[in-house]
Amino acid sequence: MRDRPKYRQIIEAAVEVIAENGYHASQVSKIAKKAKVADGTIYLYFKNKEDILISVFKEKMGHFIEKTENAINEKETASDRLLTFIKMHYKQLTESPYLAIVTQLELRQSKPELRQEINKVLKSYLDVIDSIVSLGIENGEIRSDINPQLIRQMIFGTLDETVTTWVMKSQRYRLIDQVEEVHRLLTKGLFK
Amino acid sequence: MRDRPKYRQIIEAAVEVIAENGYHASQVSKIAKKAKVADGTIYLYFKNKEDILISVFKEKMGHFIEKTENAINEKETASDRLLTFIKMHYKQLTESPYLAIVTQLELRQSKPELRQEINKVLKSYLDVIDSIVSLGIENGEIRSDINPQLIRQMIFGTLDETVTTWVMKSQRYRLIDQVEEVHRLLTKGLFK
Amino acid sequence: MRDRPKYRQIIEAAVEVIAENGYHASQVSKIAKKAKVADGTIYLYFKNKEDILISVFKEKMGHFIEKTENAINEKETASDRLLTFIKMHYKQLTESPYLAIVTQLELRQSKPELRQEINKVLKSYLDVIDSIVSLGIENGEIRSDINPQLIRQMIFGTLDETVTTWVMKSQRYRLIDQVEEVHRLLTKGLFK
Amino acid sequence: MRDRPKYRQIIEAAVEVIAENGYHASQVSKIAKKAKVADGTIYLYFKNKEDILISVFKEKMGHFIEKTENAINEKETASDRLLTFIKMHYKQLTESPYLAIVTQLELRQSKPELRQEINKVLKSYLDVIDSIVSLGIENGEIRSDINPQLIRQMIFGTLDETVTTWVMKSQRYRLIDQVEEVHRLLTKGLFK
DNA sequence: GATGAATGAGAATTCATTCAT
DNA sequence: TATGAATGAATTCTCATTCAT
Repeated sequence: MRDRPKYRQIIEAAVEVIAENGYHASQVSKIAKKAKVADGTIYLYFKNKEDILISVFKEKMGHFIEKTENAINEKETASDRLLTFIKMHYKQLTESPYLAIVTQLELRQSKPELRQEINKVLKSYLDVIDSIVSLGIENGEIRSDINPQLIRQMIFGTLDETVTTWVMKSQRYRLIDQVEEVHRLLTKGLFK
Repeated sequence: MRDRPKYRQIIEAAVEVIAENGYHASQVSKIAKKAKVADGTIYLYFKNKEDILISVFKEKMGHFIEKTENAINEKETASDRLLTFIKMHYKQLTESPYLAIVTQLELRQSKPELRQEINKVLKSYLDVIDSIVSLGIENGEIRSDINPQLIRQMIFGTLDETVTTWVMKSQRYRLIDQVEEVHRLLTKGLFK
Repeated sequence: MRDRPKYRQIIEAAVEVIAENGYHASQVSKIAKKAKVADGTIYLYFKNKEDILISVFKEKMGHFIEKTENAINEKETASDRLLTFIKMHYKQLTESPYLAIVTQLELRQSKPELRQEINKVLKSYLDVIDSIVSLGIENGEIRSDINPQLIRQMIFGTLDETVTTWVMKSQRYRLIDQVEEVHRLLTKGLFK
Repeated sequence: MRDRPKYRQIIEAAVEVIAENGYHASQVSKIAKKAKVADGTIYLYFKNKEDILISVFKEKMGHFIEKTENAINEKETASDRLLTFIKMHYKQLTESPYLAIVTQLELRQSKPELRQEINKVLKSYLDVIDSIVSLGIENGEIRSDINPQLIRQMIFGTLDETVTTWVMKSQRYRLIDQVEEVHRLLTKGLFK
């Protein structure tokens, strides 16, 4: 299923159409047209319109997470892993500008069922951050006087906000240039 | 206009209805009903449905920002101001749980016109953070080897993510208890 | 509600459109057009398309039954009541040819919820027949060696079939001319 | 054609599926699945969906009528033939409960082309009744002061209504037990 | 100002039918 | 013959917005 050509076409078309128009303004017929399939064909591969969005996210984030994990596992220290994580986060979203728009804007919908599904996927990504934090605490790199959850929230929140700002500014600068600075900021804090 | 009773009723009803159902599932008629006015009356006070959302945000954020600014101005150092900022952010969202839901979830709309308006309002809030950062850099509290924009993004991103997590966990713990920890984390960083 | 003009218009339009096209081929928009209201207006008065059909039946059968009961109650004997019943049945369906088509053909749908509602209404009509049979058995006119339910089924089945035949033959003869003959047939049987 | 295995499979599957879901809710794909053939195969044997319904009826009623005629022809008098007719009608529908549902509910379709075809088949069945009535009139058993068509309508209408009632009551009693009573009722009438 | 009945554009989804394999 | 993936026409219903009262 996942590797049937029409499935791929629809997924790719959906990312683009949603990035361009927003989820609510993305008619199924528009996605079908861009994917060069008939409207009805969409429903052979997806339960309904929502399912398209969820599937897009699962598909894309799946790769995303996998690559990130692989890259991280090559590093020893929590510091290096965090640096790699930031790099991968920025790199991958830079390479898929449509995906960036979808994740930063479209997925923040609050329709409960939708959020739940999305959070499930997001969870695995947050788990990756948690693993870095755990490692850091164990080997003494990261301070242990702060709730690790909070640390993870700062890391993710910061990356997320920097990407959103970048998307909102029409991706006019290079995210990747900020890697070192963000890493320093997160690890050392904003105070001298 | 802003202080005519029906206007207030509609704004308050809108916050609740949107928090409960999400923006897209919040029919104008539902808001009218909760506000105890006729459907048509809404259109005497608001241009269209979008205008309701924007107005809600402007109204609420207006107060929000004003109070925050007042509280901050009583403090001398950037450190104290940041602490106060965090405290106010958590306090106010805790006091208006409906508003918290609306800001964390519903405002992540991607409809271009909508976002633009929302960002305008958000801008003044981010300006407050910027003013704290500027002060800190001037008086030497905050490191000057990092882009101040990035610092602001970390601060806002972290607060935003912690609130979103709290909203997603159905507000089952007290945000306010995290103030000190978050302040320490932001200022000193996650490394020992 | 029931006597608001638009409600009436829709009901009348529905009878005609359904009689002409059959229920499944009667698009809501077609009914709206004939009723000279907007499509959406239909939904202010009816829950959904099915509700239109049920309401048409309830409305029409309501009158139908009422008139029949009134006419019957003026007669003393079961024989006279039966004669009147046959007369009324034929007369009313003759006067509302559209209704005849709808009752004989369209209502024989088997969608469970639909049938259930229709049967509820039909029940009151069958009750009228039962009351005639009961009277006849009590006062000795009608034979008591046969299950009264069966008698009712014969009476209704016969009338129903004669009307269906008439509808199928495009109502080319006068139903009312058969009243006496049908009455004789039912009461005396087909044998000499 | 008629005796190719796939044809039979489809016919049998169709009867069941239509009885269970009603004609309109019986998707061709559902019938194909139950018949264990591909969707497209259906169209090698039937012109379209309507053709399935008509064919089901023709097939089933063909047997039905044939058996009924054979049974009747063994009897001498109109009375005996009528008794046999009633018996066969009830017996066969009791033995094929799915068919009973289809004939009593699903064939009451109003789509003109459909009805026309169905009526053609039904005609031969009604002809059987007519032949009984003719015989009865000829040999003096049946009264000649009543239009024979009307007699046939009473007979068929009564049987039809009794079967419909039985189907509607979920076939919870035995039709066959009513044979004698119905025969007496039809021949002698409801009056003493 | 206030009402709420009426409007009608708009969109997701279904499913009979086709046709390349 | 047989398959079943693909098609796309067709239709119900929703809901923001208007406007006569």
